Amino acid sequence: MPVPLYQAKAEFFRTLGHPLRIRVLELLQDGPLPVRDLLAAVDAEASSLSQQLAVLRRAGIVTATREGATVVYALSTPDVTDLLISARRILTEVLAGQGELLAELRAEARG
Amino acid sequence: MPVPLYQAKAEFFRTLGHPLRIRVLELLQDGPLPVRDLLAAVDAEASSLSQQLAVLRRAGIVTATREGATVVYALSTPDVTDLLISARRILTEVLAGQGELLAELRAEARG
DNA sequence: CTACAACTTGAAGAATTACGCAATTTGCTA
DNA sequence: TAGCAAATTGCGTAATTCTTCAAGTTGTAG
Repeated sequence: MPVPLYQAKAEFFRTLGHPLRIRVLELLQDGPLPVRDLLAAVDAEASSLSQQLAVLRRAGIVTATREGATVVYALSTPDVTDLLISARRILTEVLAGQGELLAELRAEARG
Repeated sequence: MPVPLYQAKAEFFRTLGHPLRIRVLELLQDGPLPVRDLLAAVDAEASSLSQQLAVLRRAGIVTATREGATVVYALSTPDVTDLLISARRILTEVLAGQGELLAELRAEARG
């Protein structure tokens, strides 16, 4: 596999690697939303949100369309949902594994 | 949804956001491998690989077990494969979309 | 117990990325 | 056309992350 492809994949994942960006993608799973609604949902400054939206836009993960004074964002593909589901599954297992470890450590301390 | 959960999700994705780490995960999809084999496959210094392996280990995405003088790495869950497949699908669509855009730009230039 | 191989860890400088504030752009409306 | 609302952009500073090289473990073989 050509090296630049790893680069592209890595950049793609980095693009998702921000709490606000994740939050936005989750909100957009249920359909397009204007920035105004996103802003109301995310507890962040308008400029911060706008910057993170720009990151997602440049990566091609979301699209922005102007409708009068407002800008509406949407997922550029519904496949994002599958990705987030996979991620949640892995995270669940990993955290469960750490929970087990924690339990073991506690047992050890009592032993 | 609690804020720290977004944090956890974002960190998870950031963990994947490195070419070498992606490469390693792809290699491990076919089964556990000793560092030696990973090193032979990835074109990087031993210390670089080791550092990136440590990142994956700390995140709980891979496990390391010592077998004599060698250390064998494995995916901590096979679900990683699903995630990589989802990612590839999205990346394909996004790049195809950009390809279309590129085609349009070219057509425009000729128009 | 010396020496070598397989890995890992530490640390410093370079490069990226994030955050908050101010300044702009764009569209609508009085 | 003045003014306001909705978004975006620019920029300086702080925080992370990367990269490379040197040093340190751990295991095994002579």
